[in-house]
Amino acid sequence: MSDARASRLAVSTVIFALRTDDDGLATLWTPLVRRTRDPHLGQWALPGGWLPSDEELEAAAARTLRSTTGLAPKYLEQLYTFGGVDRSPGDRVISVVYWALVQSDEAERAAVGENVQWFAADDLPALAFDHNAIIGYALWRLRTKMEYARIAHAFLGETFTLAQLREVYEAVLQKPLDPANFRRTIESTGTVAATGERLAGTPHRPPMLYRYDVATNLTDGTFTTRIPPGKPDPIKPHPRMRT
Amino acid sequence: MSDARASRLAVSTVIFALRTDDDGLATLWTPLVRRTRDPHLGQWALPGGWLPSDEELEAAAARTLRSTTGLAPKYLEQLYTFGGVDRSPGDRVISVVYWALVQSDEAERAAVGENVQWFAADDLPALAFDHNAIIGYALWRLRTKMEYARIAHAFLGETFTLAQLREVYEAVLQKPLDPANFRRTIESTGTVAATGERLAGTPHRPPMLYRYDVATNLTDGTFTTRIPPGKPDPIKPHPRMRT
DNA sequence: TCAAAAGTGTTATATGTACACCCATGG
DNA sequence: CCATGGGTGTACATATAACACTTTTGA
Repeated sequence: MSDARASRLAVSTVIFALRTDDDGLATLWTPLVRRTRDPHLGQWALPGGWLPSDEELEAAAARTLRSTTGLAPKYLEQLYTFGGVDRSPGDRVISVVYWALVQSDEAERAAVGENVQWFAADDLPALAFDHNAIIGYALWRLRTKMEYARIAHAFLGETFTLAQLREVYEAVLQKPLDPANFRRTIESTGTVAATGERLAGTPHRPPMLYRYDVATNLTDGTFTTRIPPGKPDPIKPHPRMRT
Repeated sequence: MSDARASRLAVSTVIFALRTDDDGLATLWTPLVRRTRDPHLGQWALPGGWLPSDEELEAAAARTLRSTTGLAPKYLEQLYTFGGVDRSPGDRVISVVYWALVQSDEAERAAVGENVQWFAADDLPALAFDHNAIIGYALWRLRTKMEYARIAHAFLGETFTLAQLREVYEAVLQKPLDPANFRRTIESTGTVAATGERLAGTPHRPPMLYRYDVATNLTDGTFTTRIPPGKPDPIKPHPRMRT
């Protein structure tokens, strides 16, 4: 029976963190794992694996993230399901792909080794399977969503200055933002709250520290069902930011 | 070995068309099929089925749509993959769900029968599995995307008046739109082109007929990769429309 | 006391909204 | 010749962008 071909289900995760390079510019980085088996053996690929039948999709993505980087995701969302008939030799593979944001200072200390390495997300080598295209799509999604959703704080720690938050936007959107307008835009959304503390040790006027304010982060009630079952909505649109 | 549970892959499609009810208001309708097997036998459910290992995901969604309604989709996009461990008894089922728009006047003549029936999308009975939640999410997606993407013409035929196009927006967004501002907004996007023909037979001034202008429908080039591999981008954002 | 980032104020422009008004046709 | 939807003009409100300016700190 040569026409019997099995379909297998995999879960992979595109992980993003920010890393500040030598000249002080923050850019997007992503961890990849080296393939230790035959399709594309030795090439770099997205972290992931076969889906156990008793594990939730999102849990599998979070586990994958943890086992390759040692980190917990600060943001995790399903990206797309890739199922092209010829995307892998042998059995057909359908990959449910998630994308994740991790806290960047934690990512600096994250696991690396012979089989796990971080790459600049905008300048990747040739990867296994269709993974270059998948990461390209995840990048597009991150950049698009950053313009209307409140996800930037996922790259930062518990408290942060507005300059640090702006740096996240600038790194992801790849354009400078006016500090004055940025401040007003963010403050008007009510997503951040001043802690009362200031960040000391800067060479200049010490900036206020803010905290992501989850209390104000409610849905606007326009539609009842807006998010896939089982997934709370941590996101509220805010006005565009330009220049 | 009682802990061996298989995972199976299914593809389902949420199909939308507009139907004008007795008092002349257009509303969203969706076709459902009656279950003829045991999990939830006799209940209404989304059209779909198991994924053949040699068929593309999108092709399976289009085939499903065709076999239940006899129609071809004018718009088809992946919605989400639902894989909750307990969403179905027996083997675990992972469903890759698509959503589709079909031409509404064709849908009026579409197949119906003992096992296929159209329902008002906002007023559904209790469906099999998690299908109420899935359709609710698809509705949210349709309404959200209608505000920034050019998909409304998928409900209409080759040519249409601006009043017909506006009726689509009003039905989906559930709010009246100012005819004057709607006209300018649509014209400024360049997505429609006047055919030169006018629609005769109305009791009043005959309106111009327009055609969806695919030529101007290019991506804006901000990012290179914006859409999953194999899927061209028929969509360009346009300004919001209110009131 | 000075450089530089934090933070505030003000104005110009673009975009969205409301609505008055003219046009063209079938009845 | 009139009721009605098609189609145009215009003024007002709000959102966004640009940038001058004041404040506060460490060096």
